[in-house]
Amino acid sequence: MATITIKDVAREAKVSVASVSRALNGGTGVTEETGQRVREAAAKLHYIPHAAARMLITRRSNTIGALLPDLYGEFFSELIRGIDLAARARGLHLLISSSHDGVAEAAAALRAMQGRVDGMLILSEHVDAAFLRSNLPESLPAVLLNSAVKNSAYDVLNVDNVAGASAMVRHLLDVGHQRIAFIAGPEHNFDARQRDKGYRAAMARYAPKMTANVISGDFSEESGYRAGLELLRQKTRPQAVFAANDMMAVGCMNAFKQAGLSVPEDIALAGFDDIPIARYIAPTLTTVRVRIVDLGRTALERLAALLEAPDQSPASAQTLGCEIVVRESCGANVR
Amino acid sequence: MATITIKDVAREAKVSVASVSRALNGGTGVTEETGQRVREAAAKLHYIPHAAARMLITRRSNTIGALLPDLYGEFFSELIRGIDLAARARGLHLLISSSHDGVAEAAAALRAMQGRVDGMLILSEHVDAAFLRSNLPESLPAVLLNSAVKNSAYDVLNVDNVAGASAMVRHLLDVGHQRIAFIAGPEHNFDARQRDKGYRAAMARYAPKMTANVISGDFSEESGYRAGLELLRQKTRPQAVFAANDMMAVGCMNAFKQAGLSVPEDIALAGFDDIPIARYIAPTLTTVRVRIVDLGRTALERLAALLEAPDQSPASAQTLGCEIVVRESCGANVR
DNA sequence: CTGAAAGCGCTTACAG
DNA sequence: CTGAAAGCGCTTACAG
Repeated sequence: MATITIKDVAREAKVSVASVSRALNGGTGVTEETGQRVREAAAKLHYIPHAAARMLITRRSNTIGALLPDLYGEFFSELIRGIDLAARARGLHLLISSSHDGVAEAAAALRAMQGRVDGMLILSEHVDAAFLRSNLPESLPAVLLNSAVKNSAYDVLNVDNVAGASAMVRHLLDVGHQRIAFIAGPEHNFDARQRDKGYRAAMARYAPKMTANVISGDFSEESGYRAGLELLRQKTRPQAVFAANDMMAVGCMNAFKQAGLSVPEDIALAGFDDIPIARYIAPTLTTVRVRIVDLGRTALERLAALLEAPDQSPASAQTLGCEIVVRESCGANVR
Repeated sequence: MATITIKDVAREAKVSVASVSRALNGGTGVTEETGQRVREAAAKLHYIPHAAARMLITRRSNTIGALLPDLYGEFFSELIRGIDLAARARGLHLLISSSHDGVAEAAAALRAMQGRVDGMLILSEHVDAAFLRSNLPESLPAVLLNSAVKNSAYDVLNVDNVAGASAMVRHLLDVGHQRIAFIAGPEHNFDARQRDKGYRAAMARYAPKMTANVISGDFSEESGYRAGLELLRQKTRPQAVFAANDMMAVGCMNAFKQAGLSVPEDIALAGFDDIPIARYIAPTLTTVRVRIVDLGRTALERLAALLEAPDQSPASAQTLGCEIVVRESCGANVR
């Protein structure tokens, strides 16, 4: 069967294509009877408007693009789910590009989306102000996620890593641990830096007599393991270890177990992210949870607002809270 | 700045729009010198062809749509990654719609994509032959993933759940377990049914004296826990339990532990999927791994082939193997 | 309310 | 090789 166009519907309903268009888009400007006839004809012919033609004339694709890095499972799927749910609720389509591992690839992906989307959601460590200036036309609304870019023309939506890390430090102090060490994430990673900052700030404020004790890591389980061994070699062993993400906490836990230490009896341990594994390792891991679905949803809604009223509000920076999840690894329950 | 169109480039390069089009699309049909001038003009103006206009005239969107259900984290992200990697390699865009929890929603999502995509990748339990007939035009190439639909006009790509389950049964028998129970998944789930089938077939073939021992579950951890309790109440306790997915195996393991049993010393346990948790629970879980990235990649490549040569080959059904991952929970290493 | 017509930006026979 | 022109399917002022 050949494609059904608006002309076919017009012929079937015995009206002009203009009336078909009006009847099908909101139904205003046509009599009830005409609208009825058009809708029947369209249904009968299984008419589906050609998206490209409409896009060409309206300059609207009703599609938003999401530029995502190569993310680990849980975060990735939750984020997409949040974005997708909100997009569907608004009748927006979702064009996705993920898994680039270089600035060049990210740039290519971003450019390839131009002209196909009404706005962009961008989460990528390769993205900075300069990158955006040369790869994103000013006319294209965009919301940056977990981005260090600030004071820019773009809206930014970040997770409150500082507050989350700070809250965890306070919790560890509350439980009675004073010497709290921190296993940091990759230096170039924005989340990692913020968590580091939160740890240091909280220590300075709530445990002023203690000095910060930071071991470097790279978010991998392996680096957590190594950090664990390093911590055990320190003259004065810390009472608690706070890892900048859960995977490092898992690695660190293995190092402690191998050394014959019990968690949390001999040493407490906490992570960040609340990945599923956190609930299943023994002991279960106390950590900081990020509401990822909300992150995606909020980002899309912010972008949708931008699409509705392009220049209404100046670029804003929004921050999403996170919450502490208390489990067994910190000893909060055993005292 | 107003949008740059092909006219602007033509003016800048002092040629006709036809020549610009030819120069930019493959460069054939123009002299080297003209091509050069056009490319320079396009670069200077930062010209990006309007996707919709091109789509309208070429009838090609270079976009493929993926209809996905609400999938759990790891599977979802791996699948998208596989699809995305293969799509990018071919210059195809990816339009995604996920998280529908009803036939109506899935149908709406499928229809909404029409006219925006050149082909569809479909993974959804709501999809059967009738659904496709009424929601997918025959002219739109599609590849079905993990689908029970057969003998249809559509290409199907399935995971070899039967072989995977069968291989696991053989492994359990090899290790020395004879009385092997099976915790089944949801009845309406295709994967679940295939795994059940594989278990029964392997038992009949390799342990003909044993009778199949199937407890129902629904893929949730909770149902695995309940199944575990039920198994412990049987007069003759099984020597090994094979759960149709890892989450149920985890739940079952908890039931055994609470009952004071040791895995694998008192009873062996195996799962299916190889989710990350399988590596981190204690004891680590023996399971069947599905190469999900390959599933996504293969599906996209099959679809891409369909796009290249629409009616070359008749609809095919392809099956992707899976592999056994031996860990601690089955006692294979302790003997 | 209704229809004829212009035009969105591009590609592709068709002449030259 | 090059350009003028038609046309993809739709929406939207503009008349009536």
